[in-house]
Amino acid sequence: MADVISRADATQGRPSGDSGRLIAEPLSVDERPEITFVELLFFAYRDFTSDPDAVLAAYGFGRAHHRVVHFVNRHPGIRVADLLDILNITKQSLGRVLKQLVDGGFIEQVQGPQDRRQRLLYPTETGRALGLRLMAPQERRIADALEALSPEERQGAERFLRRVIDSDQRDMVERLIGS
Amino acid sequence: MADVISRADATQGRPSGDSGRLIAEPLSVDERPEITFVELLFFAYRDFTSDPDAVLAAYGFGRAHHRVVHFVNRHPGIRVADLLDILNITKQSLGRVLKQLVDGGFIEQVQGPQDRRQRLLYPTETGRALGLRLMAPQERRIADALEALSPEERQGAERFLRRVIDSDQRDMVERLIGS
DNA sequence: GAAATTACGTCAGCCATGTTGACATATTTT
DNA sequence: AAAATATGTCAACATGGCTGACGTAATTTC
Repeated sequence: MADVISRADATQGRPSGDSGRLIAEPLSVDERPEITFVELLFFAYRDFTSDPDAVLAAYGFGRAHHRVVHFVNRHPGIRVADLLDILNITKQSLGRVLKQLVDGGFIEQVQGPQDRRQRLLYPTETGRALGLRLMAPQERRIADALEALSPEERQGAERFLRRVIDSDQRDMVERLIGS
Repeated sequence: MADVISRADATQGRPSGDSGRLIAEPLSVDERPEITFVELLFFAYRDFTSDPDAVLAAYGFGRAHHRVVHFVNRHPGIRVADLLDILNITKQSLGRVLKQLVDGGFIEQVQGPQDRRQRLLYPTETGRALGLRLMAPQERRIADALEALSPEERQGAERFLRRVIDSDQRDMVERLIGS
């Protein structure tokens, strides 16, 4: 358990099975250096998203609720269609969690003043508080990670993440985050 | 659609509802600079994981299969318990997808030579090919993202991701990836 | 002013993938 | 011989994606 991968077993040549159909050679970082980042992204995101889970569980919510609460707090008055665009999910998926958030008093829908078909989404005070509470551990984690980095290294982290995003989505992200 | 957030609606002061229970003030990056990284991680990971989905769909597989195939390729002969540890999922969840991968001829289980209770996992040639095919677009994406960065910026990206990982998991990750 | 389009909601049902808890089996360790 | 370990399995359940179809109100277009 402590070792996670016991090298003795993991690199022990040909398995005793039968033919040559099995492969004992590991994919190596030496040959494919990008694997490092592939796996770091996996582990970093896994831990990063685990932060809010405990908080969410107390409310009976999941990660989907978190995402909705987050972006409504970031963009009060956002239209449903725009939220769908950001989250890349379907109306039905959003509808379920949104209903729970509205019922629970975290988000309210306001009829659009110009276009009355729209239901603009606003956080309530409770919803804002929840959003902050969910983000707090993530902010701390990010701040701790950045702390040890030089300014140019920080810039590298940010530029890297921006360029991992689909090129045709970067403008939208830039507009959402600011750049 | 093009604008995603229409500023006109999004920042239009107090919603016309009723009391002061609704909040129109956006959470801002100026006050909370870590939000930039919180959201960049979200979008980057979203797009990063979308790469292999098309390939997976052709096999009727999901992301869970991808993760298993990846780590078995990276560590041929890995024990089931170690894989569970890496993926942070339960035996039952792994069991389902592993069975499909074994039935489909992508992974084989070999009885441990020292400890015959163990079922060491190896990729078949087909499984190795699938692993490479799934990782290819991700490698390209990473390589493209790194290309524009200075050596120190690249180091910043890597150090940042390493430090986002739970501190008590960093040793394990280091052992898995090498550092 | 009628017709088309848009924004949103909803119903029904399906699927993938995570969970818990309990239990079985073979093997190794004590 | 007994205890601990590695793995598998069964049943049941929850979350959160999805599709497709349909309805309604409001707006835009012709």
